Amino acid sequence: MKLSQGVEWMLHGVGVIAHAPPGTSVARRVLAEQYDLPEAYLAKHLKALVRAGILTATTGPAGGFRLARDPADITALEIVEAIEGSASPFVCQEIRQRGLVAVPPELCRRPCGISTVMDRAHQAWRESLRDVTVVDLMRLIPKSLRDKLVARLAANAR
Amino acid sequence: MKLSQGVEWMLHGVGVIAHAPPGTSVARRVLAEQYDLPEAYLAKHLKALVRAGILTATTGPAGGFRLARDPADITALEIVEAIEGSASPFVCQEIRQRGLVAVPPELCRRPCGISTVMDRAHQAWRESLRDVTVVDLMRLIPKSLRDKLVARLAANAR
DNA sequence: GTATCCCTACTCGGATAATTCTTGTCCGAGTAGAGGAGG
DNA sequence: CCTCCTCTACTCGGACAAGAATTATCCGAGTAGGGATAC
Repeated sequence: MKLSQGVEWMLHGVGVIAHAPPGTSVARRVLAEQYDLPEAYLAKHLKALVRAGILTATTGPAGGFRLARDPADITALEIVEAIEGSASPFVCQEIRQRGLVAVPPELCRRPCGISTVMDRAHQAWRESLRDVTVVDLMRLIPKSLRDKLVARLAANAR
Repeated sequence: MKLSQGVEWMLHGVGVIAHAPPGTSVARRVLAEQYDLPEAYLAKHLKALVRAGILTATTGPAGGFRLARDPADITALEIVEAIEGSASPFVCQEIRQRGLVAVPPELCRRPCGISTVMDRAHQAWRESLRDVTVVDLMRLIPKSLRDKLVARLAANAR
């Protein structure tokens, strides 16, 4: 089980985008330089956040990405699932219905017990991430660097 | 993020092995037939459980696998981590220390805030799985099939 | 009848390919702003 | 001096390869029980 590194990039990245002065956007180039990330690949993940309705994209000069909603209304869970998909990492193959001592279909109306166990764990994971908002992510940037960051974003927005 | 299907196989499989009559082992061939799984690949996961100290293996005729400990002392978490590894699915690359507005090392004594958020979610996931024991897994097999299963295991143990 | 020895058949374990998913990259479509020309 | 038009440069978006992890497989090493043999 491995989480795409795009998750880390975007959790940091959204925290940066959220610091953009009102009315301005953050170009993916600026964001890539911020953390020294491959810009082309970063684009792939940014696109996913746009599709998920977390960011909005603007083209042309002074274009870029900005938050689509209030920072307090965007959770870390949304960001993670925008990249990784919202499906459970555990996919029940219903192996109980196969083999020599197969469970007859009439006993399989309810989901497999093991699937239930794994899903419960997955929900616990989701709940934990749902409690974190973009506002919290913004606070994770050290106070001493915040001004420097905002100045940089303002400069690149023209 | 995708979980190896070996997790499903082994959660079911350990539940079956736990039903073996005392003093007997379950050969991997029997287990493979139980759910119609590729025997050779199944071996790989079984081996992992042996390394983790969850199962013990016996070679030769009437050999096979059995629980290394009391069913109540083995958790689903152990089984999952024996296969997937105990590392967190989120690996912090410390991108905060790279790029143009890099966080100076003296501010990085404590782990990255985003890493903390992800780890907290991972711990919630682990706690949920830690609450499930092999005894619980055994109960997931429908009562009406349990006798059939035990009879089959006894027959194959010679 | 009993004990011993050998032998066969069955078991697991590690080393080895095929496939799928993640990662990484490129170039094209579209747009908004800047600059110049005309009124 | 103001307005309009054109043009350029910058933006994102989707299609296209490389690498890594998972999936799948084979064959060899070792062992324990069973059978035959000798006593």
